Order: sequence, then C-alpha cells, then structure tokens
Amino acid sequence: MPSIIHLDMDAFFAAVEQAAKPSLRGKPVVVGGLGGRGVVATASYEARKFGVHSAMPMAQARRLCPNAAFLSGRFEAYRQVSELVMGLLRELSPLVEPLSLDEAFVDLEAGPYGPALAEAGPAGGAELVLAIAEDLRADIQERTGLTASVGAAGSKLMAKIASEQAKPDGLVLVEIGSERAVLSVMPVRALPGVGPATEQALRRAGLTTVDDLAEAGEAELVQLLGRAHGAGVYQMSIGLDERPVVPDRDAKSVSVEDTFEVDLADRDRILHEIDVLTARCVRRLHAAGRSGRTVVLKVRRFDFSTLTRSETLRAPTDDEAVIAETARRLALQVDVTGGVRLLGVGVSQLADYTQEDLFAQAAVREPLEDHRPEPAVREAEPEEPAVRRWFPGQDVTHAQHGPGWVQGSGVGRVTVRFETPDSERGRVRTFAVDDPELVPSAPLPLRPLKT
DNA sequence: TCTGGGGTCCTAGGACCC
DNA sequence: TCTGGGGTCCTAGGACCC
Repeated sequence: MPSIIHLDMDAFFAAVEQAAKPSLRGKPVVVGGLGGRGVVATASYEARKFGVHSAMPMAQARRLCPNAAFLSGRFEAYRQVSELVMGLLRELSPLVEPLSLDEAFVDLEAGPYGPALAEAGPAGGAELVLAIAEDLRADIQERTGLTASVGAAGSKLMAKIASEQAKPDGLVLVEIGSERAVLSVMPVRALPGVGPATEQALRRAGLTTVDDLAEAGEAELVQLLGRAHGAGVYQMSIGLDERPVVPDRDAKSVSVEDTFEVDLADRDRILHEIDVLTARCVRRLHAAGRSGRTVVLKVRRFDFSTLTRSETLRAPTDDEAVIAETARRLALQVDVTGGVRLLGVGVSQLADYTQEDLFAQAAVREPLEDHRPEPAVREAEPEEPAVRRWFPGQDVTHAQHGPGWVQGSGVGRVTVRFETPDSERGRVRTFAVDDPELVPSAPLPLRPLKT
C-alpha cells in the first residue's frame, strides 16, 4: 500500500513572505543572510528563473537578480505557519515525522484512514491516498495561501523522490511495484544521501544512474563508499527502504554559531564572543529542559578551514558558567593567527533531565580547577547604539498608519510598506529610524483565524 | 563581495578494559 | 617475557540535508 506521504512546502520562506506581503506576489523574492557573507536560504520561483538558488552567496544572487526583494528571515512567522501545517498532518495520522519547518513524512496507515486503506487493497488504496493528498493540499492552500507538493509511495525513499517530482504545487504517487522502473533512469544524485562527494566517487567508477548502482551490486558500492553508506545506497538503488516513520525524535545536540562580518583577530574578542554564543546555546538548552555532557567548540578560520574541539564532562550540565569555561578552554587549543570568521558553541550527549545536584556541578568543573578565570560575571555588552536597527522584511506597526513591513533603511531613514496579508498592495512611507511612532511587531496570521 | 545556521550519521584511531 | 582480540568511549573530521 502506498501509504507513506512526503509533504514539502514550495519555496517555503519566500512563499510565506509573498503571502504576508501582497506587493511581493508574482515578484522575485530572496530570503537569506543580507550581510556581506550571507547566503540564500530560499528563492521564490520567480527568482529561480534568474538562476538564484539556495546556498548561493547573496552577493551573487544580487548580481543575477538585482530587482528581487531581498529579505532576512522571519523565523517566528515561518514557525507559526509550520505548526499550522504540521497540525493538519497530524489530523491524518499520529505518525508525523517533521524533517524541517517545511517538510514531513506521514504514515497514513496509522491514522483514521488506515482501516479504509487496508480494505481498499492495493489498487483502491492508491486512489484513496491520492484523494487524501489532494484534500490535504487544498486544505493547506486554504488555511495558509501556500502551495505544497506531495509524494505518496510505499516507502519514505519513494515518497520523497515523488514529492521532488511533484514540485511545484503537485502530487505524484509511485505505485507499489513500479519503484525500480521509476528509479532506474534517475541520476545518482536523485537519491537522498548522495551528494557531490559521493557522486564524484561513483562517477570515477563509471556509475552515473541509479540503474548503474543496482547493477554494480552491494559489494562494489561498499568498496567505493564504505560499509554503511555503500550498503544504504545499494538498498535504495533497488528501491528497498524499510525505515519506519518516527514521530517526536529527541534532538541529539544543540548548537549555535555565528559568522562575523569581519574576521576576529583578537584573543579577548574571541573569548568574549564564545561567552555570547554560550549564553544563546544555554538559553536554548534550558528552553528544551535538557542538559549536555559534551561541549563542542567550532572554529572556522580566515581561509575557511574548519575545525572542532570537544570535551566530555563527567556529568551532564546546563550551567552557563561551566559550558563557557569549557568552550574557552577548548579555544586555547586552536591556532587563530590569520583570523577567525566563524565561532560555534554546542552541546551534545544530551540528557533528559536538568542537572541540579550542586556537588555534581562542582565535580563537573574539576578539570583545570586551578586556573579557572574569574567566575563568569561578564561585563555588560558594548553600548547598544541609540538608533534601532531595522531589517528588510521586518514586521512593524506605526501609530498612524498601522501594520506594515520594513522595505529598507539607511542614512537615518527607514522605508515601510503598509500592507497586510489580506490587504491590497500597500503604500510606502519613509520615517526617521528613531521615529517613536514606529515599533517592531509580531507577524500577522496569513489567513484570518478560523473558529 | 565566495562560501549561513542548525542539524544527523558515519568513520577511524587511540585509550582502556576484559 | 610474548602476543590476542573484542567492545566501548572519546575525539576529530567529513558528507549530507534543509
């Protein structure tokens, strides 16, 4: 029974922006990092026509499509929409496995349609799955204004491949038994888990299509790619995938990182940034109610060489001072001459509970107890500039003109377009950046709330 | 104006234990 | 008084995904 579906929202971040901002509909929109070192997170289909795509340096995207709207992300808004969509999926089955904000597997067999699917048999089952999936897509469209693509099949592998084929705004079902036929003509890169490096390794051996892989056999693929990867790729090549849909997977690590506009050269500055990152990391750890035993420091140097240093403590901790101290200690092991472009702080080996035992906390600090620097009472952050920072795409409200969003800012001015998801295309007005009547606000729902 | 941020999984070597 | 193998933990790095 093709009872597994893979849902993938089309150009998700960009589509949310277009739904929220009438003036951007039908126009190229690029969401991503707007700084000098930013990359594209999502490009709308209109922008893709110009060659803009995910992971492309933003500078290149601007050259390719100078007239696009360039926005930094509004993750709170994306999360809201994501939760709405995931909620619709959970009406179909308790077995919903989100892969990201905009993607999830659902196993329909475990839900209310399970019995009907079983009764319908293979042929009728496919019809029913198609009907369910079309309803779902229509629901999502109605509730969010966004389009989604859906793949349906008997396995996660084939459902994922099907949704890729369905894009944008489509639905594809792979019949049971037709997996090999669908797969065989595809390039190896179509298989999830086959990236640039694997593709190269395979091509050196003359293998370019999935059919080539199936013919090569497991032994040769293991030879080429290693035990786990080789075996996995072989299984996929013959259309085999038994992985279950697993809901509610616990995170295995929590990390934060920052790329700096200008490389950091100064030791003290690096240590200070580690403290800042640690604070963010710990906030997330606390929010999740978890603690971790291994502290990881990540450093990307001026030449893009990237390394990690880690230390495993004797017990899990969620103590900011302990984590900061460990990360600082790890930083001393790294040669940073030439400068650092990125720092990251993470925690893994997560434990479900929060460590509260004070003696255990003390024991955790044991290594290098002697030259511990002063307790982590940090100096205040450097003076916040008196002017507020406005970012393109940001939700704002003006006392006179109501809700809108920041189109751009510079030289002491900020330009705002006043429109909402259900308004006409709005007008633009310009204010002083410190206009007291202009304030940041929360994202508006894309559709009026239903009761 | 080269190359984000948050993850997962795998491998390999050395330490350590039995 | 010469040589083992297996298992687990830790660390570092790499591939990949969205």
